[in-house]
Amino acid sequence: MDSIDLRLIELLRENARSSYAELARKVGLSAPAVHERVGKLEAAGTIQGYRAEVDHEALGLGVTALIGIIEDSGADTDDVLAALRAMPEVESCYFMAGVESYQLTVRVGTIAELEQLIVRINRTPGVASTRTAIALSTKWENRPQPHLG
Amino acid sequence: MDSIDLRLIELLRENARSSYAELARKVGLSAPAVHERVGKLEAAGTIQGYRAEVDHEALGLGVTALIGIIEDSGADTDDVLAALRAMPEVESCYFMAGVESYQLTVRVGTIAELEQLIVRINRTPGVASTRTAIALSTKWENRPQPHLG
DNA sequence: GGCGGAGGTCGATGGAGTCCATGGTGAAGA
DNA sequence: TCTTCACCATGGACTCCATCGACCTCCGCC
Repeated sequence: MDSIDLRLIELLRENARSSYAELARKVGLSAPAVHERVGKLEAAGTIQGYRAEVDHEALGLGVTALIGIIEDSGADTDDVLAALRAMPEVESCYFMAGVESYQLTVRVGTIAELEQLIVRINRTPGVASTRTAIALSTKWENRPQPHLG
Repeated sequence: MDSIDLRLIELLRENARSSYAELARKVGLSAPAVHERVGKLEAAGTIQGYRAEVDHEALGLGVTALIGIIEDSGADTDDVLAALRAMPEVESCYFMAGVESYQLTVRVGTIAELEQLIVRINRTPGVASTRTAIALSTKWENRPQPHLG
């Protein structure tokens, strides 16, 4: 993990579809060298995958909300997590410090669907209560953080 | 925007580095046809970009936190936004319904850096107060939502 | 000094990306 | 019903890329 690796990661965070040849030109190595470095970063888990960023609104998922979850005192955390994972609307899930054990980012098409989702989460065994905040607009998301080193 | 477009988007959300030939095989079209469809999805803004997903911990950004911001009554929203955008640690920013105008996802290396970041945000003109919750662990993030149609 | 390994370049080749001409299909209008 | 038009898939051709093997270089270590 040297500065060239960091540069490659930065380039791939900006455009994951860059060709190896293009990456090679930008970091000043040959294409096979870049290929091997990227392969090792993937194998090490430093690069976990490559995702297309989409306009959720254009795909009918225009409603974004953040949901905090307070667990029952006797809740089985694994069961709650499994139930949440089974809901495709739940895009991200963090286990938090504080009263609310989980913080979710969810995406649905309509407010009615959001209501149904909240009801479903509240009905999940182990969930004591939820707190939902609706995003009126997304200023930016998943902005790649430039490397300082 | 038909079912093949949706399938292409789904495939690219799973692996943005798939070759056009591979995509073509999976959707049952020729590579040039896929190339043109993807190009149009990009031009229309439906596909906004391609990002490598990284292990933030491996890159020295192991601390994730969610920060809610309450604005001053007389705050200039654009100024606040510009100040937040200038902070590279702020990965995502939503404009919210509710008391807290903004909800941020931030990533830093250490708790000390988080503290400094919070101080900096609180000092920003227009920001009345903040509320920070630290993520102890990330269960999952940016999970691509399968298309139902 | 000699050895071994990590990681680089170079060259070759098979396959992918991409442009273009062609032909088929579906909708709108006479 | 027939025509026309627009759109899109196909298949071929050409360029460029991905990827493999061979060899080279630099270091650290015996």
